[in-house]
Amino acid sequence: MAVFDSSGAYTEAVVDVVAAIPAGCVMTYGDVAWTFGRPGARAVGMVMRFHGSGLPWWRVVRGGGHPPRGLEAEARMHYEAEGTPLLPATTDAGYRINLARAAYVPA
DNA sequence: GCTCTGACTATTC
DNA sequence: CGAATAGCCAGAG
Repeated sequence: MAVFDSSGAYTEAVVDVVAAIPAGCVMTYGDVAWTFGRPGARAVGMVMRFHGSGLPWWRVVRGGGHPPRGLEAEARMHYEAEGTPLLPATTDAGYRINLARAAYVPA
């Protein structure tokens, strides 16, 4: 279901925003969705799942700075490689992103 | 036009 | 902190 092959305007918008996130910065699904005025945090995640092959999906995180489900290890590798500020946590992969420093706010 | 699913979010226990 | 529940949107069948 929900193949997301750039067939919808929503998908294009998500891809455009995510692709614009600079290295070392991150945005929450909600923020990405809000950027083009469409609160669809879940839909954003679906777009990432399909386009993740060609997008910096690790720069898009959940509300509390948690990485995507099942990709915590993969995401963490990218964060450290790009210098994304992380914080210790007792949940998920044992870490979470420091939104206070990595939060990216598009103009 | 209704139904199902999903890399989400917020609230509550 | 952690697990469970409900509400959210978009797109395919």
